Amino acid sequence: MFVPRRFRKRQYFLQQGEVCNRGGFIVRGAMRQYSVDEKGTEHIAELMVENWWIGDLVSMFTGAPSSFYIDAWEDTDVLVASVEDFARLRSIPAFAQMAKAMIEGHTVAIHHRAHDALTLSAEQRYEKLLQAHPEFLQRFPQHFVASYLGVTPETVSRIRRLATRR
Amino acid sequence: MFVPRRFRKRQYFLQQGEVCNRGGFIVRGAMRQYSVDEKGTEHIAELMVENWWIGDLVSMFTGAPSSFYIDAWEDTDVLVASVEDFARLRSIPAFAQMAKAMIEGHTVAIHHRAHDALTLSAEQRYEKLLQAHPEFLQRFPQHFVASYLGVTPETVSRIRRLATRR
DNA sequence: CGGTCTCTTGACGGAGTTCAAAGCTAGTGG
DNA sequence: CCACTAGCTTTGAACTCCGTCAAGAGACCG
Repeated sequence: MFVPRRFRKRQYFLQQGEVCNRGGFIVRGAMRQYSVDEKGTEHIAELMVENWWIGDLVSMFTGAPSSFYIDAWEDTDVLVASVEDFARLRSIPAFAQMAKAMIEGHTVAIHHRAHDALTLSAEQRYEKLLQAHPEFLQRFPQHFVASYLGVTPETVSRIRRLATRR
Repeated sequence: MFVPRRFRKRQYFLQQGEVCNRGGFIVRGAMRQYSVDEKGTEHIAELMVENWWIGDLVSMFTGAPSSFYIDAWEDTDVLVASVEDFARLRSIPAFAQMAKAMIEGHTVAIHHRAHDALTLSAEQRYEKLLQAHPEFLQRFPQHFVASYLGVTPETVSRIRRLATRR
């Protein structure tokens, strides 16, 4: 039920306004999930690499059009399945268990993201990301990371300058 | 399996460091969920009133000690059940369906909370809260709302001054 | 009454943004 | 193979938003 698909750099997996009716698993590559506000500014919600699940859970759960784009930053191999097939596969206990773990892990992660955004400084968030996902800074341009942290590229540049001189 | 319990003002439903092994449904009253950082500052993660589910999903999912307190702000009536009983009740299809809707609704809400925290100004977050939950400002002190929004009480006071004079 | 809690207001400071300019790097086409 | 361009990063200066600190005014309650 999972179909291998290749997404070339900048190719969309999902576009804002579409209902997200499929999910995927990244085998190789790197992607990003982002929204665009009324001023045209991109806000990166998630950066994703190998072994990550992709898709907009909010759109899947509510059935509402997604407010996000998901596209490839590197050429990326993804295993894709429809939400209907996901539902069918849940009759397999091992798959149901894995799906449960995936959703729960996602929920835990987003809780931390919300809490960190509300309580930590830009520098603290940067340091935490450096601990958790140092590879992001190699694979994505710095202004993606800045947007992911909710700050400007200039701010990340200045944080790095201070951090390396210590 | 749900046991009615009365929580008096300031009484704890959950304390930081405990594993959260039960959930509850607020029948009447108002509660808050918050963490305390190393400096002793409280950070309110959630404000909850009638018809809200309470509990720390992160601790339930991971089995790790909770980083939150949950206590009553008003005298509150809660229907309480253990996580084991929740699991048993899921054999009832209608209950399983409701539980699923509850978790999904929670996931959607926390996504919006994270996105708003990273992309909106203090004033925009305040206005959004005013739209979504105007009753919070009646039932909770203003500095609770401030902490929930991730700002200081002084900032909420100034936002209100500007907003009312328009 | 006299505490304690809450909200407001002002002055000041700091973290982060905005705007502009310049340097750097990698991909692309002639 | 080189030159050129486009995207990325850095840096500086001015500015804005919000936090901190301090003081005072109400409101509530024993």
